[in-house]
Amino acid sequence: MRGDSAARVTSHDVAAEAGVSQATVARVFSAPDKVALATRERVREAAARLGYVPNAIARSLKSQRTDIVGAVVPAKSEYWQDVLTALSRRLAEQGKQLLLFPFADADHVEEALDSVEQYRLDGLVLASSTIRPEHLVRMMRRPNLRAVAFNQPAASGLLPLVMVDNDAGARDLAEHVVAQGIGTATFVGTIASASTDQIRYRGAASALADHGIACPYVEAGGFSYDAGYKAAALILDGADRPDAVMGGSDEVALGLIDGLRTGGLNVPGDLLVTGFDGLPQASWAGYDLTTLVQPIDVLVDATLAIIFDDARDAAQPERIVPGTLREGKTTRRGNG
Amino acid sequence: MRGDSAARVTSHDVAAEAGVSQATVARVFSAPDKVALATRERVREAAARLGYVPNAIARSLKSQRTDIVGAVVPAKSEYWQDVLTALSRRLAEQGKQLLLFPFADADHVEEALDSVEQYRLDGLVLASSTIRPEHLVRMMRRPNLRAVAFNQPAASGLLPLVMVDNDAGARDLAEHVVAQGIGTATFVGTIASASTDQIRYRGAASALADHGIACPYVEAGGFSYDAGYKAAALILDGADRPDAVMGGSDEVALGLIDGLRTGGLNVPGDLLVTGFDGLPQASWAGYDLTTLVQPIDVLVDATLAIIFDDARDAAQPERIVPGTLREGKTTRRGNG
DNA sequence: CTGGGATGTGCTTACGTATTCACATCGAGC
DNA sequence: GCTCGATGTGAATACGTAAGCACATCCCAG
Repeated sequence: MRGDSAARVTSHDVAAEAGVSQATVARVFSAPDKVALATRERVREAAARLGYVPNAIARSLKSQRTDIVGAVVPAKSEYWQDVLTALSRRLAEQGKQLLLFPFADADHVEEALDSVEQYRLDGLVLASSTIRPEHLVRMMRRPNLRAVAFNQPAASGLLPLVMVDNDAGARDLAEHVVAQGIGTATFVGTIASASTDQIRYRGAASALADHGIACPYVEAGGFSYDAGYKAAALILDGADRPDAVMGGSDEVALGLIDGLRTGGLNVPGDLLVTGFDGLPQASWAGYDLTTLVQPIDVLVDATLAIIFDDARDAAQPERIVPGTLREGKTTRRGNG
Repeated sequence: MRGDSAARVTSHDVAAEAGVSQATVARVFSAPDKVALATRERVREAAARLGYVPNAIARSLKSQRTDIVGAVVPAKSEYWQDVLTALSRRLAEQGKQLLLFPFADADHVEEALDSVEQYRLDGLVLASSTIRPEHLVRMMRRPNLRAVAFNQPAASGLLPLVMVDNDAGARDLAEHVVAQGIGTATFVGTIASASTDQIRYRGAASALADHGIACPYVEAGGFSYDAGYKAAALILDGADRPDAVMGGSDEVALGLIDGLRTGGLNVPGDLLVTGFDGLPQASWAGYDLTTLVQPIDVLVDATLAIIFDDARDAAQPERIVPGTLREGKTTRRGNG
């Protein structure tokens, strides 16, 4: 009778031990107010004695709710790590869990979606720009499943969408470097596969154009530090060196900085650099990158609100949240 | 009859549509070989027509297996992000999922364990040194749940354990800096709360002692970049500056480097620095840290082997895997 | 032509819980 | 003393699937 029984203990066992019915045991754990205090305590004691733990699987089957939210995100990205951390923390506060579907390439995304459907998740955070529209539509059709696109402007119109104001942020950064007195600038990103980079580039180019400054684009071919590092060579080899380089993301920008420095340039002495995202690493003293900090907690809260708010709001909400410019020393021309 | 029916579709519905029994539908999706080819195709077509997706919740209830592994890991750690990435990739290859339980403080760990029990996970990767032993014991008792301690030497004897050879790695690093001709060294870590740091410190100190070099210890008070950055001040303010500083982890070491450089020192010119873990960031050109690279894929495979290998091996296996020294420029005295 | 293994399918039950319905009990109001 | 509403509990059922068992069919060896 000691609590270490290895066998599986069910609510029936607890009911027998406490001398009540299974229904009462279930109520003690899901709606305690409906059970008399004395009974409740007797059941609780019996449960503790037997080592009973409610079975969430069975509960989900009955209640049609799993209390689990899935997240389909790129496997190797510093930015998404931060988002996931914030997301799972918030979910934990609500007694919910996060099921992770990281993907390396597009094939795996669709496998992940299969799993999402099978597990009957309550919600889904989609961060892949490589999901084909027909799969998105399939997701939308699942009963009890609310899918939200997170920082995926391409999903606009297909899915509820939450994202940072990429356009305004890029403009802010552009205005900032212009204020430092630059005459030429280059944008390094991955507009082929990242719809965020498209918006960021357009925003920056437009703001620079307002000041009569052209903004050529250099393709990094990826989102990683390495991609940025390699792209630095293109800047170094280029005919005329720009006064400023704007990275499509912090991760790329950090690679750019190291690449440029390795190539003998001084950042910010010879060249200003900006990023986008507000990664922790961007604040590291070795870089102290000027960047646009995304309010990740706000974005996450907005996402969960869409997933869980009973009010199934009108059609496809789109929440665009402003970011904050963080000025680091990579755009401070003084101490070159 | 089009596939976009929003209602929930079960194997019964598919059975009716295909003119077979529910059992046959179930077999088509779980053991296709047991169904005649013609029948199989008819069922598959019917399923596609109705938009049927097997319900993993119901399957888990019946089969007593969720195909989900949980991971209890610190929320804000670069190292664990890498581990999780590797872990979830491997799991995905086997058609299994990763349920994440990140924690910030000790309280949340126990909440997470409650969830683990409720969801009847197949396995659990434990990376918290702050879990109380009685909870570990509780976990061990769960039927169908295999818990593994990952790089948590403190769990030795309580749980199956997988970890890198911290002692040998620390000795390798110590020997390496000795070979660079140093005369004094300091270790910066967090031995109060990290049992890995204890082993690393002892290993390094012991190897240095073999060469007649003492190794004072400086408490960083945390595992983060910030902790390392602040600890650098203690080195800078210290009476006699060591020739080398060994960080308990890469993250701390990177903070140390930036802190020391901000304080006016040249790394490696004035001072050598080593880390431990082999983070991607440690390889960034701005740092190029000498460190001990953990073979994360090997560790992850060993962990999953313990969780899923039917052969319930003798009691508590302990797998200690060697790491690899990566020599970066932070210990290359030449180009100070 | 018959016996018997192989193959394919259906019937039935069990997994563990939440919830509806019915019923018993109790206290209060006339 | 009787009715009525409120409260607490039990019996029964449904959630959707997997799998044991029984049974029908078929093919081939004898």
